Formats: sequence, structure tokens, C-alpha cells
Amino acid sequence: MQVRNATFAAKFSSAPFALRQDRAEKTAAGIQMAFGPGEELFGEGDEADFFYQVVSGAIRSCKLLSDGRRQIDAFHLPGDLFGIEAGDEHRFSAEAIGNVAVIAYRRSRLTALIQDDPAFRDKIMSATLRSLERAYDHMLLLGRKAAQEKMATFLLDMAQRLSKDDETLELPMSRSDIADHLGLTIETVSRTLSHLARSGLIRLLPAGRSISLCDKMALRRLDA
Amino acid sequence: MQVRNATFAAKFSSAPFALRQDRAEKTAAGIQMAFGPGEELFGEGDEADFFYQVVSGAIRSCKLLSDGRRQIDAFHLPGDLFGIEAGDEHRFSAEAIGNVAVIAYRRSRLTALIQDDPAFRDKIMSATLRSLERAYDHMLLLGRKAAQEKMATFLLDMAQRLSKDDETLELPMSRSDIADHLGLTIETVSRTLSHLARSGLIRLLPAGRSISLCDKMALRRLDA
DNA sequence: CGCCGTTTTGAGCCTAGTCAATGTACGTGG
DNA sequence: CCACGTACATTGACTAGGCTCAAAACGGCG
Repeated sequence: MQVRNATFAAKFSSAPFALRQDRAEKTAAGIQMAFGPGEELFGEGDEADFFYQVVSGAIRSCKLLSDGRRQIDAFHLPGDLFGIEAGDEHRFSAEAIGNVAVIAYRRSRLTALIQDDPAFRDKIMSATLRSLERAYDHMLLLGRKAAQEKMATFLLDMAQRLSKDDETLELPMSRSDIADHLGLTIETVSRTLSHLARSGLIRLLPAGRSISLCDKMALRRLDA
Repeated sequence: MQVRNATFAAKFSSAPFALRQDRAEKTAAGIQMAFGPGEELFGEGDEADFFYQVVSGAIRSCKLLSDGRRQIDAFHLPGDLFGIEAGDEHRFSAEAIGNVAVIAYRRSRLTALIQDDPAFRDKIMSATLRSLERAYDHMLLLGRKAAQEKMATFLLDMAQRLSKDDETLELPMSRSDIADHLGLTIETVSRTLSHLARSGLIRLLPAGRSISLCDKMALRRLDA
């Protein structure tokens, strides 16, 4: 069991969540906020006073075991809603990857909005169901796919969600984040990417975290 | 990668889903139905015309890879709602484990009920959020826990959900179902249970699938 | 240029998977 | 009633995919 690439989120947790005016700006329904790399929007166990919609950047929501092993349940990209809870506490923590902008909505308004605004209600409901679908897909990946298949699935999914030209993608997250999302180690992620590159399915662009998917057909075949 | 314990659900899929009167009985809001061991309530890709609530027995909802590898995303026990979808198709299949009774609700009524009945709306919403919470917890298990830890988590969860006396539990599902839920093989499930029994944490009762959790404290410690 | 965090690569090990055989429970029919 | 068949579960021996430990390479930035 690997314990190493836990980025103990506590690093940035500082004060219990409060809307700091220096980063907040009110909009019609919610409050626009900005966060920097690694900053925590909320932690596991925090009061679930707000839920969020991503405006720009990427968020990771994760859970930790007592010894620091980490699972990233989901990456949230522009447009995604997250942080809605059945109970009073957040059941996972959410951290910014790079610079992000989000809109925070008061949870207390949720019930009212659901009641009064059918369009909003549908948006919430289908966003939640969409998350559940993604979760079920991801459980299949975690429980039953081999490292290569995990990687192929991940790359195709990311390409679809954040590609401009549908072939080259600029990953916002580190190898460590990818590893903790796919249930692998950082070494296996790196090795698998190198292997895919040597096989000609992808190209690892020298510029940081950019990857070009040259052979999507072959990747889809790996995706099982 | 193991492919062996896929119970190709097609075995029972027969006709596209239709309410057979011989097993259906109308109630106030929905239609009560009964299914026998291994029968499929709906399959991946079927029209999502209905969603369900378990009355008695247990249901497994699962996904398959092309080569037969199977992941059981969730077990549904009495009271649980399942099968609600954002789109028009079911994204996973649902099969009866043993004999089950369910109430089927027409999906077309969902929108109306959500609109008109606040209590029902909250029930749906919180059931969905509850499923999402369970899914996130389970992803942590699948991605980051070792076999023993997976088993401990599973046993404690099942004990809580279906125990009468909170110590002895009668598992409704086979080893193969457990394996496909925990991302293990049937052999590892069996070995891990034997090992826990030898260590005195549990007792494997001779009567079929009953297990007694003698040392819950120790199990919780394993649960991490 | 030199530092630091991230990523890549290598060598060896270990957990869980594979393959195979045996054991157990249960239902059917002689 | 017991032999037989089938499905499920357990156990053993061996293998392999991914993890651990370790070191080198890379890239961004002061």
C-alpha cells in the first residue's frame, strides 16, 4: 500500500471555511470566488454551507485514509456542479488544482431554489445523476481494469471533457493526482504513459503536461 | 485480469422489459413485482421507463466489460431506491439475488411527483445523494484499500445494513458477487475470510452464508 | 547558474491473480 | 435411502502486474 503521494490537504486548510471578501465577488445567485494551487475549498467534515460551480480551472475532490492514502473521486471542470450533500457535513474535501474560479451557492437557498425554479431543480438533479453515472463508470475502472486500460480510459475521457482540438490535451493535474484518481502509483502512471508513447498511441509533448492522442482508435480498443 | 466469474446476465434477459401481469400487483403509486434468483430487472442500455424501490431481498447493480469482467457497483437492500437515470437508458443492469420484491415506479411520473410532492422530491433527492456518498466511499475502497481492509469494510457495512442482532449477519450474495463488488477474485475473498476466521475476528457459521462478527473493534481497526 | 519539485527509469519484491484440485451442500432420480 | 450431478466454496502451488525503494533526468524559476 502506498502512502507517499498524499498531499496532506491540511497544509492549506487554515481557518474554518469563511467567505473572504478579498477573493469573493457577488453575482446574481451566488458568490464568485478564486483559489490558488492546492488551496482547499472545503475539507471532509466541514459544514456543508455552500455548494459550487466551476467557472475556470480544475478542482479535485478526494478522501483520505488515516495513514494518508488518498483517493481522488472526481475532477471537476468548468460547468460542473459539486459539493451538494445530503447531510450537514461535506463527505470529501475539495482542492484547487492550479488557479480556479468558482461560484459558491448558499446551501440554505438550495431548497427554496429547488421548490421555485424548475429549471434550476432539473439542473441540480441531472448534475447529481451525472455524478453518479461517472462514479459507477469509475468504479468499473478501479475494480476491474488493468493499468493500461485505466490510462486509456482516463485520457479519452479527459480529451473529451477539456479538448479544444480533440487531439491535444493539456492536463491540469500532476501525475500524483492521476495516480490517486486511477488507483495506481505515480511510478506506474509514468511508466504506462511512457509505454503508450513508445507504442505510438500518444505523444508526450515536451511542454509540461500536454499529451497528444495520435491513435485514438487504439486507445479505444484498450478502453475495453 | 480475471474474467471467470462473470454471470452473463443475458441468461435471463429474454424479452425487452415489460410488466408481466403474473408477477405484478398494483399499489397506490407504483407496481409491486417479484423476481427470482438471477433474474434481470433491467439491463445496460434498456429503456429507463421505470425506477424501483426494494421491498424485500437484495438486488445487485452491475456493469460489464466486453470480455466479461464484472463490477458490482452497489447492493440494494430493502428501502433502497435505484434505477433513476438522467438519460433515457439504464447505464447499468440490475439483477435479483435470491427472491426479491420491488415496487416499480413509472419514470414518466417522476417529474410530476417531484413537482407536486415535496416529501417525495426530498426522498428522491436524498436517496440519490446517498447513493453518491456510498459510491465515493466505495471508490476509496476500490482504489486504495488492501484485500483485508476491503473485507473488513464490507462486513461492517453489511452488518449495519442488514443485521438483526448487529453481530450475526446472513449474507444474501455469493462469494462471486462479493468479489466483483470489492474488486477481488473469488479465491481471494475466500482466503481472506478464512484468514479473518483463523485470527478470531469473525466466525464462519456452517449454515450457508452466515457470518458472526466476534471482534468488531479489530475489524474497525482494519477498516482504516 | 543552481535549486527544488516533478517526472522518469531501473531493480527487486510482494500481494493478489491464475490454474488446478478437493471439499461441501443440495436437489434429483434410481 | 443413497448414488450422482451440479453449483458453490475452500485450499494449494505458482505466476505476474503493479508496488517499493532508489537514483537519475528534467524543467521552471529566482
